Amino acid sequence: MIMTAKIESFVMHCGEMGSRWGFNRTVGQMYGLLIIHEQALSAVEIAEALNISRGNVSMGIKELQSWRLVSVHHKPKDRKEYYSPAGSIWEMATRVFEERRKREVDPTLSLLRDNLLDEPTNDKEVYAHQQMHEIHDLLETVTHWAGELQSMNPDNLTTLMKLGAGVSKVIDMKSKLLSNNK
Amino acid sequence: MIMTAKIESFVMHCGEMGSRWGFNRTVGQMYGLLIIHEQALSAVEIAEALNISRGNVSMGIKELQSWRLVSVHHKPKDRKEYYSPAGSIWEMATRVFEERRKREVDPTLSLLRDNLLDEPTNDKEVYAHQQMHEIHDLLETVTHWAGELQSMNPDNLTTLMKLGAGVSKVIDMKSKLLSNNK
DNA sequence: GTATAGTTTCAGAAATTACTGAAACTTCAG
DNA sequence: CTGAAGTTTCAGTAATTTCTGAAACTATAC
Repeated sequence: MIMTAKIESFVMHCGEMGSRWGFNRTVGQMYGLLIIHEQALSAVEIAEALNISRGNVSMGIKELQSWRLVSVHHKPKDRKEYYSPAGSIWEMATRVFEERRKREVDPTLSLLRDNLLDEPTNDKEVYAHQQMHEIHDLLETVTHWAGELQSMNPDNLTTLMKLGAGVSKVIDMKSKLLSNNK
Repeated sequence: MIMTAKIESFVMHCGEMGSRWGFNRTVGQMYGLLIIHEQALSAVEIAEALNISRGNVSMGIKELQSWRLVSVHHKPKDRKEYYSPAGSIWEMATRVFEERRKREVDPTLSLLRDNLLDEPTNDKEVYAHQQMHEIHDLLETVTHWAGELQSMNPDNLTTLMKLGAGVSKVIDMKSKLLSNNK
């Protein structure tokens, strides 16, 4: 048997949270199971561990692949496919983050850009235009920043996070140094 | 009539995105409508603009209130309640962010903390323990950092975002300064 | 080729989630 | 107190999403 009580509680929790994280219950459970289980698992093993149909596993794997969250392995002398989580815990977090940005923010940014192209024609639209503009700029800034953070090397990123609010002191320091150079 | 074509496209988009942002279609539309419309709207006006039932509006308003995203107004000589978005665009973003953290991350952190309390009893659990530990630490760090960013004053935050990846240079600079002091 | 071991697909069923509208409730003015 | 103007609730229904399982497909060994 694959699951002990504690492992099961984690896997079921992933299921309950699944929909909040952007996928559905079974996909959440599947991913939880893969993360918590050291050995890669075959589709049949997943189906048995979670009591779901073989077809459902297949669809779930496809979904996880679209998030770039699983990798596939083969064992010698065995035709089955074995699945395990793709990358480290850290990578998994950045991938979920990035994919969610694509799904949750990018479409909105593109709608806003389109809508902002033509000029407002009456009072209501002037206000609407203004609001959309503000949302657009905010999303752009945040998206851009998120991208840059992701491109930093993980060590610096960790330093930055550990620094926390202290970062504002560093910024102050920087602006003082710069103004001295004038 | 409340909506022009362009406003409608924005409102309907908010509806389609609603479920990805953490609420359902109608709640998304309602919030979009409130954001884009300068004057506060009554429940009946919302119901008519979106072609939904009065009861649905009431439930939607409750949902938006649980996210701290609407505020209620009264007009003199009028018993109706009028609704408008709570706070600036910036505040709305931080609220959605914060509420989502509460719903998406906090429950997991608490499950992990509980599970990590008792020691693993076999090989499978040793590995599971390790993984949960890693996820726990990552979520803690990120949550903590997000909290600190939110507590920074908006100007510094903007500077920080504009700085983007350039922040790693500032960090380098800081560590050089510190090591010179040794 | 054909038998075998596996994966994928997808129509229909099951489960979940959202919506309506009528009834219950609340508040206030007279 | 009564009635009018409003809000909320919730049982039942509608819409959407997810899941199953059988059939179709693919790849490999012999």
